[in-house]
Amino acid sequence: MADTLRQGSPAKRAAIARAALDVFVREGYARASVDAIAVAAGVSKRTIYDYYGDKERLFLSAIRETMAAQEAAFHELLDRTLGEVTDLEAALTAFGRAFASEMARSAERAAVMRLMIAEAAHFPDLVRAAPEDRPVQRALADRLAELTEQGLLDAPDPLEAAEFLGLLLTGRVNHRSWYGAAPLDDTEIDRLVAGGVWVFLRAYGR
Amino acid sequence: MADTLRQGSPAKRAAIARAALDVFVREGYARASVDAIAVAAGVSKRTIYDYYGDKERLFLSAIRETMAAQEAAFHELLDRTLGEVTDLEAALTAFGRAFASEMARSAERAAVMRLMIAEAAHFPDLVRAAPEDRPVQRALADRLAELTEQGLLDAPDPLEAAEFLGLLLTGRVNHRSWYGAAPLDDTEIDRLVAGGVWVFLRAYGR
DNA sequence: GCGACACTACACCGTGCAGTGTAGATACAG
DNA sequence: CTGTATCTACACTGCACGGTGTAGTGTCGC
Repeated sequence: MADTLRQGSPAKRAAIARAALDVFVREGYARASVDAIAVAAGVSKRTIYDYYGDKERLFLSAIRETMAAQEAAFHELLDRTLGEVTDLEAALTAFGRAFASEMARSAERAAVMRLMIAEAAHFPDLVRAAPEDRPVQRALADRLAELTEQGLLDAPDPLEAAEFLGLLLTGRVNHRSWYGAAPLDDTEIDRLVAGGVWVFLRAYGR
Repeated sequence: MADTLRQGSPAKRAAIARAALDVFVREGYARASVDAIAVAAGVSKRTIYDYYGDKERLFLSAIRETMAAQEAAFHELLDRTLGEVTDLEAALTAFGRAFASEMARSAERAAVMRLMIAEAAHFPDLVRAAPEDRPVQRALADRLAELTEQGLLDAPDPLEAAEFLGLLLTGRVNHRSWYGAAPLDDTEIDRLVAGGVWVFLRAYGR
């Protein structure tokens, strides 16, 4: 009779969301069954409904929680590879390599993108939130602005430059791997990243 | 009892494929029902099964037939906008604008991409065929090679340059519009294309 | 010990859908 | 006229899945 959701434990809630994301990513929204998610989470189906109410809210929660985690990981990556730069090309290559191989292999990031693209038309609010983009690209843009001030770069519009950098580094990787559905090997990724860095530096280098 | 498919008329076969593509693009593979396709095609469900055997083969046929048509349209576009070039930037902008707005608005091309990305993991042979890419990019590369010979461009690796050009022109459009799920308006598209042309010319211009 | 909560196991309902079987209508070739 | 192919309308099967209801078990705090 309770029409409110269960409080429950954060750990179990996270375990369900985690399992849900795995299954959704593997199967797509429509094919994914709540029973399969329950098994993957080691939890009864009833518990899932007590926690999340219905499949749709489960889906949205799983996506949103993952996006938040990925955003944190991105900031960490940004600091690590573009924190203090002496050799710009090497730094961008390191950044791109880490970024792109996370994209093309861990399946995590690219797969979530793939899932969101697939379901964009059916979950408009997911698109409207425009996650993944703004805060992440803003942080990268700030970094590029600093590099411009240091005289290492010539990016008068850092936000646009950040957009292009992201595109140049991951665009071909995502395209070729079908957003992680057909994984690439490391040497291929390196080659694609190096090309992207080259184009970026021609466009925005000093 | 006939375990062979029906011969039938090419027109009706095409009408079914057309309706199927519309419904698949709108709903995604799993959500799309054969009944809905039958209604959209103005045909009985039984006829669809007589023509195509099952949902999977219908899906693959619909995609493949569309890809072929799109490839032809692309070649036509290429000739029209990059046939004889005097002002390189203007020509690339015209090409990009036509290409990208077809992408972001007609829903046709981008939507098929979206559908393929969504289903890539479930239809491996669709991915393996790697359509959309090779012949189209090859044609663009040939054109860029000619422009290089004319001294208008500096693209020693025309195939890679073609890949980047496609990426720079359509990448941001596709990303922002979620492959057509959230259409963009014309001024936005123009802006994105112009930026892409600018980067491309910085990288590959004389 | 007792009540409140968390959770499982399981049966159950309704529905939507892929795919089949078939009877009958139309049309066309010989 | 007769056989063959195309097509529709429609009924029907089997199944998978979203979601619910419930009885029973374990676990706390008091």
